[in-house]
Amino acid sequence: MELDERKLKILKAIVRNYLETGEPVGSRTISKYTDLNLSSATIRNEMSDLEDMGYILQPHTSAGRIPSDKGYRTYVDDMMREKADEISQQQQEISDMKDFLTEKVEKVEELLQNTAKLLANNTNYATMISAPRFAKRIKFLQLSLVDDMSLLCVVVLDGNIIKNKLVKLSKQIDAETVLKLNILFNSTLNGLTMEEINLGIITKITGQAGEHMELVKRVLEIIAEVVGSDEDMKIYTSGTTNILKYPELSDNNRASELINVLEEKQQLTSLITENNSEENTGIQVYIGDETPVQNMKDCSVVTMTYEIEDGVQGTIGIIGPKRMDYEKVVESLKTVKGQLDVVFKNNNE
Amino acid sequence: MELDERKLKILKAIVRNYLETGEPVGSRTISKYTDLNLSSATIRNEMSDLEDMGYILQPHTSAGRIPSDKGYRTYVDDMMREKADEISQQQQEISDMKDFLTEKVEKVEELLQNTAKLLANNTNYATMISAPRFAKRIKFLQLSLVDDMSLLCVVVLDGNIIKNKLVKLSKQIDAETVLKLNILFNSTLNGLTMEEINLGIITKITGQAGEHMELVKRVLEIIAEVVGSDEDMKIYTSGTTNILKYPELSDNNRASELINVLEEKQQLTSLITENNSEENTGIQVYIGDETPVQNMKDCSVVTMTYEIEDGVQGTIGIIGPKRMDYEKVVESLKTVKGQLDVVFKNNNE
DNA sequence: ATTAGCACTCTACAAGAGTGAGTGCTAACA
DNA sequence: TGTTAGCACTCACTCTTGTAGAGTGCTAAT
Repeated sequence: MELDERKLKILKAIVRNYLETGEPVGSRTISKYTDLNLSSATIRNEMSDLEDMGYILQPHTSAGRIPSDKGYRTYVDDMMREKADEISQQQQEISDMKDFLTEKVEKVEELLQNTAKLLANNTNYATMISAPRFAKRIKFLQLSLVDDMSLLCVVVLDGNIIKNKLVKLSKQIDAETVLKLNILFNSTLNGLTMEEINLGIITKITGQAGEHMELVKRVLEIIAEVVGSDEDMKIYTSGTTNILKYPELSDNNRASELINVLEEKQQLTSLITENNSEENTGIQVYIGDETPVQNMKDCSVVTMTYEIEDGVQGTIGIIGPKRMDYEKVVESLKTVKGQLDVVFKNNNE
Repeated sequence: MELDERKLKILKAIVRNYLETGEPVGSRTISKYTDLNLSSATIRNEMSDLEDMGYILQPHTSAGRIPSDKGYRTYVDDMMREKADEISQQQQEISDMKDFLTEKVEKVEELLQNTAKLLANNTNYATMISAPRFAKRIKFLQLSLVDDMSLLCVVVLDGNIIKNKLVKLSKQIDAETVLKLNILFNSTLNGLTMEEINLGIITKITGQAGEHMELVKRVLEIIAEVVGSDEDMKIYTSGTTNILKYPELSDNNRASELINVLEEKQQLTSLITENNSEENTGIQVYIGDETPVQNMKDCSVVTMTYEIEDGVQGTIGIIGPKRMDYEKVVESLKTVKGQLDVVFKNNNE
């Protein structure tokens, strides 16, 4: 059996109706709803076929049909193909996002948090956004003496990410030494990524350190620690309680598990790292079992990567019920992506 | 009518029983439960009195009684008085907290987050913890040239809180100027709090700035912004989904509102700032309507301030149903407070 | 002052009946 | 051969009814 034109139309009608109502949809509904003039009986036959083919399923005998994961998938794929480069009218609906986003962007963190919140309010789903992952190339390094026994170590990375740490000294050093160390570090390390700091460079530095070898080693450790820390792998979530708005998710204690996942943020990293969408849009839709996160088997997740410069990218994700409004979600994500690009590029100019 | 010994005993029995079961408690239960040997009929009479006096109430006719806010209040006050300085056996139950907390404390943020998580797991309530509010005295200040057109401004505050911001320059300056500015700023500003930087000091600095007055003004603004930002008013929450474990809170959509409040963290500040417990313990119990947060009228909140040095303090809070296990919560808070003190003092030594 | 007994109230739970939405099948139809 | 109308059947949902149980308030006896 094959998924011909008419079957596809019926399937789409079923999915669309179910997205709206959340109720199983029956043959009579479709018979009236669609433009193809067919009686409910004919629809019933087709639906029976669609069920055999695995696109829809019945919660119980004598109930309407709901889309299966496979059904959602074909719907989404089809929808994505159609809308590929079309500029939606919904763009306008969320274009006020622009004003909101571009206004006083001082802290990236704040911006991301606001974005997550805005998206959540706009879509009524839970949202997450990961801070951009920078290449971690050292741009500048500064050691300074805060008081007799503490050395402040500040590292500026590409993308103007600033990290710092205070080091307690075991023995006193003077200002002149600090100056020399600053020159030493900057002349050898600037422009390098963490991976490029190999044994050769390390021995070169420690060789020139003279009596302060211990301290130099210590500072190198600090740099590694500070730069390597996954603090910038930070994830912001918002609208987690939107989950509770959808009965099929708020049941039992699955809802609490879901919210927990969003709160812990730990498992969400898999959504970021696993983004292997080949398409140019950077959008990926996970439906039900497709999601890499365990407790989201009853959800759909739409992720999109935004990119600031080459290699500097982050991920936005929307988590909702399987019957989420895919079209709106995708449009919203695209708009936000555009705005983020604008903001960040202005900021980096 | 007066709350005599016997009435108090009965009230306590009612509260205690209700804390355990969450069900309205009837006269017969009390008659068997307590040591005072009274028939259920007598208890009924007393309960009727207690209801008139406003300590307990009936959800509906022919149901048992549940404590009113006033009833909880007397119970808590009484309990607090008794347990004032007693070392509880529960101390031991959560003493493993110590190992957990003291182990690798590199980031204060992480420590606080872990503490919140630990407390939430331990008590099965939602928890919040605010980062300590430091005095904001400037300890050290460092300007450095990252590249031709960007100046890095790092401020170290008392308590070794480090803030930074990158400034885009409008015109190029040389290394020597930066050095001079560093000396200027450090010699005038170090040791001052934000409040102490008055007009006199500002004019003094700008006067000495010469041709770089614009830049100096800019840096002063940055300092004010960076130091004044309430980023350190950060609040960490955990176990918000524990709310859903208590039917009286997970009803309707109040639960979602509650979780929202905890997620937004905005309104929680009132719990921190309003802490005016006169007692030495620093513990404050808000029952129902007493809480300053709107959406927590159906909850009880227990807060405690921890202090690291003079004036450097933060707040821990536990949010649960009115029928929370007050004794356990108070004990847990005390233990955590102790541990935090130990950790922070070791860290600051 | 305390208690035993009784009538009354209200909730929670279960069983049963009715309703409606929806299906599957069969036979008629173009 | 594809489409449609009609009919019997299924199942969830809702409303009603009955019942058991817990608890109270009141009264009379101790």
